[in-house]
Amino acid sequence: MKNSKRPFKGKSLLMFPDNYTVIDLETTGFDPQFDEIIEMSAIKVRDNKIVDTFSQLVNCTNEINDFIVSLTGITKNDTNNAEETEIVLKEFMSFISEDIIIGHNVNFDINFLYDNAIKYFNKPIRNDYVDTLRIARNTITNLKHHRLENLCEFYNIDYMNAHRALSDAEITLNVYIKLKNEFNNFDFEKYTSKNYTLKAHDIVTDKQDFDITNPLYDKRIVFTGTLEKMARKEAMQIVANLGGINQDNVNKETNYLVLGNNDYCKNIKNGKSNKQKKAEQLKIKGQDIEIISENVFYDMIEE
DNA sequence: TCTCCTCGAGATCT
DNA sequence: CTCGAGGAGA
Repeated sequence: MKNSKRPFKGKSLLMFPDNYTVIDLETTGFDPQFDEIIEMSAIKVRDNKIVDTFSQLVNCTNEINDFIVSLTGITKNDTNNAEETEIVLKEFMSFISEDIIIGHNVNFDINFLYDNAIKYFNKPIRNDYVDTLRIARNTITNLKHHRLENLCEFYNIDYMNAHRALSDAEITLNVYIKLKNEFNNFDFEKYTSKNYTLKAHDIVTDKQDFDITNPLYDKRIVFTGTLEKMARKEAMQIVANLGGINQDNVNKETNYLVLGNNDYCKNIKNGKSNKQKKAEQLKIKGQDIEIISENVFYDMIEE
């Protein structure tokens, strides 16, 4: 059960809206179950222009540990004069209203808000949201890390005043604007895992003259299971470079089925995948098809 | 060919 | 949480 903990949570959107509210929270730690919110900030945007901001400290009940104090600069003393969580949260939720929420790793913030909203008002946060972390990972693929700090470096955005809620909301807004300008027409659908799976057709080679004595040359190859020594994609590339022809499934043309490891797969009964069963049937009928182990495959490509 | 499911690996937030 | 790999079944 995926959303059993927060059944009414909104959807994570891969798009660039013009109207939204950017949020950021400071908390006493990572865990919504044990930690408290100590600061809530938000920036409301309409037609790409800032129209309102929100920023309040929260009077928390427990102590704030040294790490958080040095990270945020917020001490227990600072929060003592602030309003209680319930009061600030109510204003905060009213400020956000029905807006699309934007944040960096915004699941973190929304989970805190969600659980506190349930606790105090017995009412979930249902807003859909845009996560700049997820957007960045999908679009800027050549970047190793996509922390807020890394993106600021990438886009030349000032990160000096980070780790206070309003500053981080501003920084996140600036990152969002950069992403929006650069990737407004990015086709997320195409690259989402639901719609895109590795297809034999996508493996191409620029090689021209093949070694026709290689056992894989002009043969049709299918893989099943996970290979130990390389990704299936790499193996398929090698096949293509040797003049072999990759296939997604076993059919009456197939010459080799390479068996990887399928231990992990709970669906498989008596150790054989559907591809293997099909290959065995075809072999009985006299088809020129060999079922080979991963190691035999490696021997074949050594030549 | 298409849709749905499971699993493991990696990051990120304070 | 998100993604990619992979299989099952229609």
